[in-house]
Amino acid sequence: MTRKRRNEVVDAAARVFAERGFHGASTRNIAEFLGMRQASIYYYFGSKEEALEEVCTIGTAGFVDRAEAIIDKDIEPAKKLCMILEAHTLPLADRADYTLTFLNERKFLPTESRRRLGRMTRRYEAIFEKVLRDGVRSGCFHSDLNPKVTAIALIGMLNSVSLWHKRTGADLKHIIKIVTDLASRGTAATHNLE
Amino acid sequence: MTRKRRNEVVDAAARVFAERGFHGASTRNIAEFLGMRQASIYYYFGSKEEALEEVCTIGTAGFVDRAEAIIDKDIEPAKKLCMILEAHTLPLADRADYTLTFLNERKFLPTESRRRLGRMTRRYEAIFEKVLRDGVRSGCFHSDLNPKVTAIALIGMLNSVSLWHKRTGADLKHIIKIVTDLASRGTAATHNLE
Amino acid sequence: MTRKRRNEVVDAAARVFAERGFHGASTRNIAEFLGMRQASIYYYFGSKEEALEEVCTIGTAGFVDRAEAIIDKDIEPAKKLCMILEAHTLPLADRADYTLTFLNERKFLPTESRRRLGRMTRRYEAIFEKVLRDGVRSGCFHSDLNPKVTAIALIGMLNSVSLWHKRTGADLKHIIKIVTDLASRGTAATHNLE
Amino acid sequence: MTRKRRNEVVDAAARVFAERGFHGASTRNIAEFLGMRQASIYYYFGSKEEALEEVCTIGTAGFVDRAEAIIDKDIEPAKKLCMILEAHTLPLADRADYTLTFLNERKFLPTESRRRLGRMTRRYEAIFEKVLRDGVRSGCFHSDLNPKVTAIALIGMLNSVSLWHKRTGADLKHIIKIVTDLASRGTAATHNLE
DNA sequence: GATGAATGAGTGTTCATTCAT
DNA sequence: CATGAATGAACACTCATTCAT
Repeated sequence: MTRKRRNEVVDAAARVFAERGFHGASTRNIAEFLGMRQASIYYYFGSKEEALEEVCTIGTAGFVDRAEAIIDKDIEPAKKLCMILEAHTLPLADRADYTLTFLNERKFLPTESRRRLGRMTRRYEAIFEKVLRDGVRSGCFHSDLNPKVTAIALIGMLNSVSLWHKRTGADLKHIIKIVTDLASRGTAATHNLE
Repeated sequence: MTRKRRNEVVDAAARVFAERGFHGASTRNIAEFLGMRQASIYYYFGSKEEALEEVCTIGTAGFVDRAEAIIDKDIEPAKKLCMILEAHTLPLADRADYTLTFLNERKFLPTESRRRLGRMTRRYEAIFEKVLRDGVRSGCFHSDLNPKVTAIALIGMLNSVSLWHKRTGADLKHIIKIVTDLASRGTAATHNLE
Repeated sequence: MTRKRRNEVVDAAARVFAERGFHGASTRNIAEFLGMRQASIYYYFGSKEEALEEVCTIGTAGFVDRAEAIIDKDIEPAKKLCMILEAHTLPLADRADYTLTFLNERKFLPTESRRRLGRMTRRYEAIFEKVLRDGVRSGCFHSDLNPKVTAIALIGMLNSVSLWHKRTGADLKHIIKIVTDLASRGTAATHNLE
Repeated sequence: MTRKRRNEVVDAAARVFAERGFHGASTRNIAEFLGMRQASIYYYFGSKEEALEEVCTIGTAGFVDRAEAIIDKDIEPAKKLCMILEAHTLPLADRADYTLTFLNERKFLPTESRRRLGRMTRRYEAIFEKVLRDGVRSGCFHSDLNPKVTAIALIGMLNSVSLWHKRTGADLKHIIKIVTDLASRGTAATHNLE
């Protein structure tokens, strides 16, 4: 089984799962998308669930690593936050089917892999929180800011505009700028803005 | 058919759709939740799809009306925005199953009602945009702010923290405050903050 | 679900399992036998395996009880043996589909019920052994006779002639007589035969 | 295709058929047993059914020939019977997978080969009957003995103890002795036992 | 000799739905 | 109001088999 063909099959699964949801998607849908017969996709996957696992895993790949690489840098928190926000939107744009599937369908994963991805999600959120906390401490973020809730709020905001971008085809660079500006001003300590 | 019993059935449908998704939920699941047999829910609904329609309709009810009532008031845009944001989170908290179903499952609605709800959604977003635009014009919002994208961003942020609140049980009032502060500072014109 | 209809379905399952084996029989075969559609038999059974369990359980019902009732009687072992042999063949004749299915397909039962029926089988064999042992001790059975192996041999012999009887339609009373005579002489102590 | 490799494949088929039944066994099971891929066994066999045919044929091989060689000898019927009984159990012990498959799965053979093996079975039973009939006529077997039914009974008894021996690992020589004694006394004319 | 890739037919099972009661 | 009984359509998945390599 060539790596290339395999990837095509995973891709098709991601696409169909993203479009119709895990339970709304049939293996037949995936096969048809590939010009195969239904039975044939079982040459590449042991089960539909296994396909979901793989799609979700790919859908989360890199997020944590890239975010960690950024917080390890020796730059000020406000700048870090912008970089992390930007880094977050990239896969949402070019691997949208994977990340969308992860976001909406992960709840249908078998217990074990759902837990694994849950832990990863929490690690990711913790990185956001850390940047925010550091910024509050160093005085460059507003002192009232709640790191936990703000992290959730920012991630949710990014996901939602990224998905909207995918639907509408708006210029990604542009909207990243808009949203990071919004976030920067929202988190900034007042006196920094003068 | 008593109104009360009927409402219980809709409630059960909302709950089960929210938890398992439209296609992951079976009429049997709904019936079991009510202590009924599968066939019995057809006394209340013509079809599963019809149930989804009703749940989604309820899930969106009031959003537009309440938002419109707020923009009609004679108060400054910054205050209006806060009120709209706050109003948005209430049904997400106490009708979570309905709004969640609307947000995630509306794509499985039959064409017509999907379009109807789509129009309503766009009207709703337009209200957000209007407040933002008014605020930019009147100088109380930052002049670079893009009303369209910002509207999407704010709504996405609110949905995501509301859902997170539902999962974690955090104090709603508190997180509304945090998020509206974030949004206020993010949208505010710099000089207003001095 | 009426008891009667349910029994008809179990009967059909027994018949089809006996004829084609568990894995050679499809739920469609069972349904067709009943003039139903395939999906309908799932109203009566949760799964094909569950049907096998029920058929096998019925297939073994009564054997142990009847054999125990006989060994508790106050009669001599040689007579007891004849009665037990006779009792053994009756269900094999009039519930042939059930006992046949038990004999040939029990290995496909889920672990737990396979174990349960295995224990029952061993209890049954133990009854045969006890009669034989008592007879050896009281002198009416040949002293060289090995109770364990003889029990297995007799049961195997009975099963095989009963099944043959089913296939050929020979007179059951007659062949029971022949086989019990064979067994009686085979087990008897020499001097009893004079 | 070397004779040796081919035999290994037949052996694997026999083993898997014996263990899981013809319909419960997949070509994949057979291949895995050999450390091959599923497609590869088609180099040795045209079809799964063909494999069953070969296994069943081997499973019956020699029975008739050996039994015929024994009845042609010039010895008394009682002795002949013992020899035939003994001869019967040997392949059941050392070719158990083949004979087991023949006994339980022959009903799934295509019509023609099923008939062929059916004829062979009947010839085999006829040999048993002949020995019994000769023994009755010559006075060394009990006059009431029914050759047909007795033949079936003895063969069934032998099969069942042989299979039991295979399961339990009991000493074969020993149980052959026990069973032939049982059969000898069971068939013997009374006065021979004095 | 053996295998990777594919497939048509079929499997057990679930599902939304119907309808007489 | 509610249900028991049934069904057609679909589902995920397995299987025996093929064939180019």
